[in-house]
Amino acid sequence: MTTELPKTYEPAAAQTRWVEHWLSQGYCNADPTPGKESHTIMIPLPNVTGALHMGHCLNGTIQDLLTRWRRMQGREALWMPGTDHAGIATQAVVERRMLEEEKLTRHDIGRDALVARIWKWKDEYEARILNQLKQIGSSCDWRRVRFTLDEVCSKAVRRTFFKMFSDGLIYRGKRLVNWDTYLQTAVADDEVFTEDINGSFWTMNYPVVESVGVRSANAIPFAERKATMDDNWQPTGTRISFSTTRPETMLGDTAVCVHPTDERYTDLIGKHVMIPANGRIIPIVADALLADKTLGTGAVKVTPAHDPNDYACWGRNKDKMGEPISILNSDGTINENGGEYAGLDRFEARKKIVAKMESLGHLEKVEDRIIPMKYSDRSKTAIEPFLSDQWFVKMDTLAQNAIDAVEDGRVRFFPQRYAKTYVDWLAEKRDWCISRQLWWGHRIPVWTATFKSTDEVHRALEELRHPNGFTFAKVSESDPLTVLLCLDDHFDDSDDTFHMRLAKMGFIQDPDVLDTWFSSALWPHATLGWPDLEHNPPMQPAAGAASEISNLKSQIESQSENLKPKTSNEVLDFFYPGSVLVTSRDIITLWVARMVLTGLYNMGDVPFKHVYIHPKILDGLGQTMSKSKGNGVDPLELIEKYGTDAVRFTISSLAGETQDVRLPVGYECPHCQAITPQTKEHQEMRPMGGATPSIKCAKCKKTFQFPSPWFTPDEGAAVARIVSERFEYGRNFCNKLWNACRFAFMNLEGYTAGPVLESELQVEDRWVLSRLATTVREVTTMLERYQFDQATRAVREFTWNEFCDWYLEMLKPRFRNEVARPAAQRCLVVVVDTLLRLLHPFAPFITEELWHKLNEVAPSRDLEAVGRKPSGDASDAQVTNRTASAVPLQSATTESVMVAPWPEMPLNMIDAALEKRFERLQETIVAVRNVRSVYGISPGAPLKLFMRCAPDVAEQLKAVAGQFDFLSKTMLEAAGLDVTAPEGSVSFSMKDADGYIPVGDSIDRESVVKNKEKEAEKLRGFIASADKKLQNEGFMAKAPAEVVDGIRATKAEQESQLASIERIIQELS
RNA sequence: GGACGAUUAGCUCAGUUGGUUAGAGCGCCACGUUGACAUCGUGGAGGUCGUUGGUUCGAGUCCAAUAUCGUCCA
Repeated sequence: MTTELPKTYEPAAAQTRWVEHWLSQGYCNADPTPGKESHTIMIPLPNVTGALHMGHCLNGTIQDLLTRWRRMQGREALWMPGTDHAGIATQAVVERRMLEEEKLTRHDIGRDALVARIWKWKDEYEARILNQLKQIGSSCDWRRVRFTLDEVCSKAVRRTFFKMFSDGLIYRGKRLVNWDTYLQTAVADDEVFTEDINGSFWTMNYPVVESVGVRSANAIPFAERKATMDDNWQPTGTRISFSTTRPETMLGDTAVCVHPTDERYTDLIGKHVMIPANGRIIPIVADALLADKTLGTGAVKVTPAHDPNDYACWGRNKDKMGEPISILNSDGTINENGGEYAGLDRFEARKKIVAKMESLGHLEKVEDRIIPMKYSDRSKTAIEPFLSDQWFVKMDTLAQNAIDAVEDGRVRFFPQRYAKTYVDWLAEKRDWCISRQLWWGHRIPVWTATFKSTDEVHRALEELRHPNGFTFAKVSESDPLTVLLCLDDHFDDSDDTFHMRLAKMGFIQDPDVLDTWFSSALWPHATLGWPDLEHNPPMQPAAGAASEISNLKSQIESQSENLKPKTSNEVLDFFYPGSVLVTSRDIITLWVARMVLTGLYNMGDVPFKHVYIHPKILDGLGQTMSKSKGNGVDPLELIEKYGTDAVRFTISSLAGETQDVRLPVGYECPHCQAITPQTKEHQEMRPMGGATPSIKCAKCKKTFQFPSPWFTPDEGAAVARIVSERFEYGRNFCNKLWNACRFAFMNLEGYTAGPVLESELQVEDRWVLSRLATTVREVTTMLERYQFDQATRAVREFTWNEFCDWYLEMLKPRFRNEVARPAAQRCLVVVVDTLLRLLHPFAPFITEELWHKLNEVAPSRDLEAVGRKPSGDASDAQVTNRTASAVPLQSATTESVMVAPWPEMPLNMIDAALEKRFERLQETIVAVRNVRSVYGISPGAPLKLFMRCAPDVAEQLKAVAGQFDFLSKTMLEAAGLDVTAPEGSVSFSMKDADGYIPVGDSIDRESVVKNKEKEAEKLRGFIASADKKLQNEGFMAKAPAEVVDGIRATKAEQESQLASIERIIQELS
């Protein structure tokens, strides 16, 4: 039977075919299986905000590689898919779009309507993301898809909050946050970017005042001061100057601060000034951290409610200045603390205050200045530092437990150095601010009511004592009349009766939602159904199934699964804790640390044993790829261009221990597909009021436009896509593999399974099996160490440089020989079988395609009598029949390579001595080819080869004489000690042999001598350096014997090689 | 400011505990399409391993300083 493959591999068709096939066969599914070892990977949940990018592609490729590999090793391998609701990011995107398209804000449509819109967005993007994951070949268990806001995850969030609240780990407090006045929410530090703007720098002064009353100011508590002493403060005539970029904040000043050793002000410390804009009296304090003598006037105003540094200063000097004064409403207008400025926008207020200060004579000067201004990444509006009520988790014990887990090795980082990032961050034990002023997310399950008396509080607490203990109520620490009530996940939020009762008692639910990281911190156990310890988590009946039939099938399966009476959550028991988390280093603190912390808190065990931190993909200039830089490469476009396997193979070849990987990108000409490398200039090109920038293709001379953050290409214009030529690495490899298998299949006509006799086993068969066994071991070891680059390199080198370049070449003559063919076919089949299995996790589609062809051509392929030839001196000609040492070679004929066993080869198949002999053969052939190339002898011209060497070497060379003829069109005429250079021959020398090739008079003697001289010079250099070492007393005394011996041996080889070269030179000249 | 990392061929990167002549892919040069593959084959050129000092018999590898770049944290 012959199955001729097409000349090139067509990725697109194979990809569609096999994705559907795998899904319909349920190969990606994982279920609790007693007696089997589990392997669990939880996907780092992508945001539903947008499509997947290169980072996701890298991340997913590695997880799939690991999952497929472990599955083949016989583990019950679960790769849990899912997505993250990504609070602010998603809400902001939806809000922005709504504003652009309909001119509506969230306040126009209300909370429920906004949330409904975001759900719609989520549905769309979740489907898109999951589809993209499937496109890269991800073998996730699609029945188990989770979403952080779905019912299962919500219960986990609710229970965790409740537990922490009851345990006193959650509290409410004030915090200075980055406030987005447009979205009206706090945004995290990493959601803020800084840009330099042209601003003003005002220098103003406050008059120093003193009390003319009997009592001294310091003796009076601050709270009373303003009320009782206003009229008694009189200016002393001294003024204290300071500079500011935000004059309006003076409405909230609580002090003026100077350096304690600043001689200009030492006598003023402890005195007071008046804020002329509102007449308030504030103290002058000393603080070495805030004030800098060398900057400006040396004095600064302190506005703790609106500046992080000032807030820190307030923290150090609380006793001297009283509470921070917030002057802003959440929308950025001035609040009632601003007095006459209340209601004005902060920028409007700024103008008025500057004007007032000027009119009162307190404005000294205004300068233009570049000011670093913070903007919200979400709304692109200016950030205001803002003091607000937030919920916090106490990190003390939780963080310590998470540190311990890494320090005692329950969680291990790969590469190990990242453990430091994790431990250092947790060691700060800064409390975790978990509230966000958003509408999209898990609503904080706390209801608050304030009562008139402590009696009422007690009555309320009594009434709230729920029979089932699903609530926890406590009196607020800061206010004895306020009751905080937390409801856990047993509560049905749609239970109106209870909610009405709460409302009647005056309870109002906190409007905020939880930080997204709060729910993603629970991901490893929430997705497995925690806190339900009695039932397996529900599955998505239809998700991921490709056809209607399989839809139905999995629907029935999952229903019956769910209906089975359960007393325990087997899924959680079996798959927790996970095996490895694969992620990037920038979320070690945000996510990894928090997963460990909550895993320990809820489950009493770590969420995963290993954390593999993979590199980050940068562009050719070393910048992170992003849409906003215009240097992003779209994984789906790459897949379209190069094929999924090519992309995966290239990516895994990049994933090692280093931090980053550069991927130079270029614009693909839409006319001729030539690629123009992207430069900094391209990235920065802007229309500047003129035509849309374009690039002229160097090849076809036509121009094209390109994607850029600065402009949109013209309607209908030819637009280049951004690609990276690096992926040709993977594409070329796939092509090579494809054609090697194509060749193999073409030559398997008439193949029958059966034993191979020792005598039929050729040196190249033993060699390739030995090399394959070595490669299998190496790849397995490298995967265990998460060194994907090395694993990829090993498998590529074997495939290309050994299997294709040598083994397949050497099989060619045997295929033409009726007698030799069957054994050659059987050996080849075993190698291809093993190789496809070895490559499957790296390149799932092409290997599956080839596997099915192999199943057609060679449905049965066990190789039973392959014996390892005893290593040692026996020459290849004297093959002893040693059936006792025969080793059966496991091969596999499973329906899909995905479920075939991971290759394992007997250790004694590795034969170092044989490999060494084979290397000599390779060297000889390379040397002959070199002679051909250097002397300009055409590849087809037959040559004669004479080898001068020791008798054993001669025997070995004679045994493979046929290969000289075949691989280098050369007849081995003679080999042995008595061989001399024939008339008119060129020669080469190897470590233990010299070769002569008669070429007549056609050679250019002069250039040959020149060439040989160069070789000799190099050898002399090596010998000299060896001599230097051997004459060095220190070296001889201290270096280990084997190193010294090694140098001696090499030197001897080099000397003999040099001698023969010198002889050759002499003969020629 | 602190932590971590990078600096090796024109480009992108390997280089295991220090030890014989520092490697690969792409690109470059020359030659080559007789049935696996031009997304290919054969051969070749190309590197004072960022700089300076130190430890050592011996340093791309260890230590210190320095320069440049990157990431994270404050």
